[in-house]
Amino acid sequence: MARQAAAADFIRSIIDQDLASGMAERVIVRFPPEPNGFPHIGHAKSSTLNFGLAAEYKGRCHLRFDDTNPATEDQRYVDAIKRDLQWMGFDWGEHEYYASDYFETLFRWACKLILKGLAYVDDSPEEVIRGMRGTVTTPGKKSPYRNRAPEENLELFEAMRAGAFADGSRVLRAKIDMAHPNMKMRDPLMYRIRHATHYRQGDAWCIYPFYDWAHGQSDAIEGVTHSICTLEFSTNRVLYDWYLDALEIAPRPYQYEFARLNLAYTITSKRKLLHLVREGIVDGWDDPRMPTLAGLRRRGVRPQAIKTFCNSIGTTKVDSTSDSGLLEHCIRDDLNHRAPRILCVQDPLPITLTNWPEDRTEIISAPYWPHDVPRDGVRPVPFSRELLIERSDFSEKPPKGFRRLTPGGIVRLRHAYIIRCNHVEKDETGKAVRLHCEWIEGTRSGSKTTLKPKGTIHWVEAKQSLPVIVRAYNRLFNQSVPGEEFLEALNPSSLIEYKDARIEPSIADDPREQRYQFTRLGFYWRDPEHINSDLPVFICIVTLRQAIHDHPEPAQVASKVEKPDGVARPHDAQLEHQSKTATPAKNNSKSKQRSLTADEEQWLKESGLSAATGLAIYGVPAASEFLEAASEHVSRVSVGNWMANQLLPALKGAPLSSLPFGPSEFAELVQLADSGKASTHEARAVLKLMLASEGSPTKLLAGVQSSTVGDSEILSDIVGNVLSDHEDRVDAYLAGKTGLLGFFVGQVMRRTNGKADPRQTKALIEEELAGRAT
RNA sequence: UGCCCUGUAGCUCAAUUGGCAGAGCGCCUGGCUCUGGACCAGGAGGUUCCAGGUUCGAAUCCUGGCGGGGCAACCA
Repeated sequence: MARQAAAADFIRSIIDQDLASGMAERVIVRFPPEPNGFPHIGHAKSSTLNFGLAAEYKGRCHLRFDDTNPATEDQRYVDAIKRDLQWMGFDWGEHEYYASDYFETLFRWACKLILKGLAYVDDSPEEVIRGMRGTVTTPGKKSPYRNRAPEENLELFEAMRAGAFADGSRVLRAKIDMAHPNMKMRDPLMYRIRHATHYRQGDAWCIYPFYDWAHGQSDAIEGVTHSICTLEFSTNRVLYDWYLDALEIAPRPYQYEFARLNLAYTITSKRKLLHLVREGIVDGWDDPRMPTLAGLRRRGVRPQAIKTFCNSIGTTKVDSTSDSGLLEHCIRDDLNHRAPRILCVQDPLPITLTNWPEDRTEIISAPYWPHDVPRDGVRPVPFSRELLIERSDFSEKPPKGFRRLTPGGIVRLRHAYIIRCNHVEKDETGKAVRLHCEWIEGTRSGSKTTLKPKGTIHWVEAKQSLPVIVRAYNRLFNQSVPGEEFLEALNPSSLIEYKDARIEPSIADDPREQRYQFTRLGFYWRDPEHINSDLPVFICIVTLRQAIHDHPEPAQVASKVEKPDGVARPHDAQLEHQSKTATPAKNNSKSKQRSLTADEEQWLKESGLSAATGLAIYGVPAASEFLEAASEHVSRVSVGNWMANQLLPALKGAPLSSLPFGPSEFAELVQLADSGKASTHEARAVLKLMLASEGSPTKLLAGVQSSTVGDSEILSDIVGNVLSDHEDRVDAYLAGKTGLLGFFVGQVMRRTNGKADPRQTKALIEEELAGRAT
């Protein structure tokens, strides 16, 4: 199912092409986490993509730990990553790899580049190297060590490995181009000296490769075909290619980039998440508010919901921020048919049924599932004189549309009776402490009654219900995109604890990892971290959509909240408007045209071409000569248009001199189009043929036209067929939707494989439709 | 200010490669219902970033402009 949802995104299209062209025989991808933190929902997107690709194309996905930095990496994170990926249901078989296992190969390959004169040891201090790199707009400067002899470089590099030098005293750099417009190509660093203990390699190494040097080569070692990473690495791709080319590795992997996941009102930066953990702002990596997979798992989210979410947001190159509401929808959808409904009151308000006998307890057999979930099962629920209802289900002064209990009003108790509230008992502050209600006989669930309460509320029996703690969560941040000052955006009431909650007694016999829907509230389960506590602790996995019982945020923090009145219930986590589509200065946009140089202006004037056409031609080598030569017998404007819009784009940057034809043949083609001897469509087809082979335009046109539907009787047959096949649209057209004309023309073009003359077709259709109008 | 990526409904994405601009989520209305859920039916919501050009026809091709993101770690 989810597979089908994952339609052909740009990556799948590339893979399809590569498979079809034989560029790749099979699909080998990899998921390459660095073991320096816990995986989060963003890693879920990436791993769902990669492991999904492997499954769809019957290839494989390697798990490779990108562990080239001994300072931050740890076995603990390796374990966490493996555990979480397994939980997600991903299987990498025996293909578990570590970049650190490739250190020896990488070293050898680096020596190879040194001997080819493509890498050198630089003795410059860190700051000097940085200073000489230049800026994005200014070129860098060459290091004085840049031209060391390969033999000397090799000797030094081996000494680096042997531990002869101090940390930071030397680096190995690739020798590329210090003036390259892409800064990643300005003699990038390949190795640094770090006398540090690596969590896997111990003290075997004191030089460590950088990402760019390690990654592509690791891909190559593993035979990866498609190396899929996130957008921020797109500038690294040129370097990725350079290393592989320099090493002359074949067949080699190729890198493709997609947009990482951003989720509104949360963060997916390992650095920032680590900060929350270290500072104790959250209760560890698996705090249920964390976007980590460990946090989601503890929260009670099932991996299938995460996968559905990841597939439904798609894979593109557009940097976007997903609405957390979509994730929540996937979680609800996943749980709806698998979580039995039970009753739990989070914030109890006692009620007494004054007309119910004190010693009478009725055991109600209540179904676990609502009518629309085709599952069976019931549990006993005690009902007596003393009950508890949700405090927010009662209102003395009900707002408009309130469908719950009010003084004098009636309401249905879920699975039980209709009651009426007769009296409100209050404390000295005016707060309701107990409702005196009457039970209405004969209104038990399932029995016929003429009473029509406006709503149904949940409840529990006062004495037999079980005390529990319920923890509910609001979003961790108050800003949709927390940014660098994320600590200031923290939501002070992201955790709401209900200490006096009461739950129906049936749960005592249930498995502790059972997930429930608390009727009218949301989906819940027991916190796995407190699974054996005497007082059960329940976690809210996700609220119901438009749940009435939001988890309130204390009033005193309201002023700190972005939208003071906005109770942050997860489902209204709509993004506030982002000025993303803003295109200002709409009205006076005419003045926005680029100012032309004097030369350009002069040329444009002389050529008589429009600016758009002229600028496409101006500056292309030999183009204006070509234009002049071709314009001898045809209108210059026509030639210009054909050049700018058809010829030059088809050339894709190749020089005009590479054309198999000259200006006069081109002029002949333009002439055919101008004179009407060839339709635009035909002329384009001729151009295509001219680019691919020899032959005069007129001759080629004859070939094209021989298969043209020139016969007007045949054409009107086809027109008739199209119209009768789309009667509904004909009606719509006649009703005024004249834009449909293009659709009809298109249909005819399609049926004739583009061989009908569009003008003639259009005229025929209009004529035909005019006939039908009367 | 250089290079790379990128602009389609409130959000996330489609659009058979130039031929009716659609889906899911969200929102609204109605139906059903003993959950303000789910489900069913319907609806609103678009200058396809803007301006030109080519074309019978442009979200799609061409030119120019504007907006958003990334790149100057001995991080990945």
